[in-house]
Amino acid sequence: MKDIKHFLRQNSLRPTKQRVIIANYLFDGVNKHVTAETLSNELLKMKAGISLATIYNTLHDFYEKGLLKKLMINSERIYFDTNTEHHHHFYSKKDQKLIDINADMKVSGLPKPPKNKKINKIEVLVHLDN
Amino acid sequence: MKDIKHFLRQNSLRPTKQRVIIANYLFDGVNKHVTAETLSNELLKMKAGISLATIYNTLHDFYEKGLLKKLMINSERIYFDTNTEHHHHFYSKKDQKLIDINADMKVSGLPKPPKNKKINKIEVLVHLDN
DNA sequence: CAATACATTAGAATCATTCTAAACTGATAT
DNA sequence: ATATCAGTTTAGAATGATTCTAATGTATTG
Ligand SMILES: [Mn+2]
Ligand SMILES: [Mn+2]
Ligand SMILES: [Zn+2]
Ligand SMILES: [Zn+2]
Repeated sequence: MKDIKHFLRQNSLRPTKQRVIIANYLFDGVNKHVTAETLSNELLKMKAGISLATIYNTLHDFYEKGLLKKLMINSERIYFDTNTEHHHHFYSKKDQKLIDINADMKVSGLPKPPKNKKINKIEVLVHLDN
Repeated sequence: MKDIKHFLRQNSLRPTKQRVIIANYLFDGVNKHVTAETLSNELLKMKAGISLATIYNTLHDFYEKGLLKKLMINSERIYFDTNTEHHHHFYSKKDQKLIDINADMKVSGLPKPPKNKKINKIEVLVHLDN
């Protein structure tokens, strides 16, 4: 992402100092899975102290513009995923880490959804032992 | 479940008044997905006021004895499942409801897990639209 | 450089869940 | 049966992730 400010403006987001820093980190070309807390820690490492309130606001703003996906995997925190394509995950509970599965996986044997309900998306989560 | 007290004893759980009431409700032969809150509401309907602390304790006790499965689907609450067989789910976010998929589903195209990691289990969650 | 709409922030509030510690009860031994 | 005691229940406090509030700061536009 060369011009983050332009990128934010394209997505109807004012390029504030904090959003530029966060977007630069998140959209550096390497897909990431972050929580508010892990993002806060990364920002502190790079000497950018941004309040937790702003981190939450920004993650949700980016999510609302479709720049992040929200993953509900763990009942104790929300993960945001910079890979917005439909994909699946390996999940290590021990490491509290997600790994993208970009392979084209197929699920067979799926029964019909209940009456009046439509399938929105199918999510495969592969739990790892260690 | 005819003899709940015996069932609880078999699972090294003292058949206290509260556990008997909760076990009678949960293990009546109809599989259920409950949260502490939905269970509390059901118990109130049947005039059994059991403290939330006990409800949480009991759900975790049953979970530890393998009588319930824990489902981490939603970052805002924990679901407990009386169906302890390996199975998948339809999930309606709108209704906050889970529906068992007992069909024998297959996932193909799964890549190898990362080095030194073993696959524990594969969970398929089918999100419903409405 | 205003004016103003939008963004940031510290701190309070919220809410599911867990913890604490005191009162209670089921199991066991006399 | 009764006493004993480990295990259980409970109210209420504590915790921790997230959201809210409302005061202050800033990007944008003219
Ligand atoms: Mn993620
Ligand atoms: Mn719950
Ligand atoms: Zn991902
Ligand atoms: Zn189920």
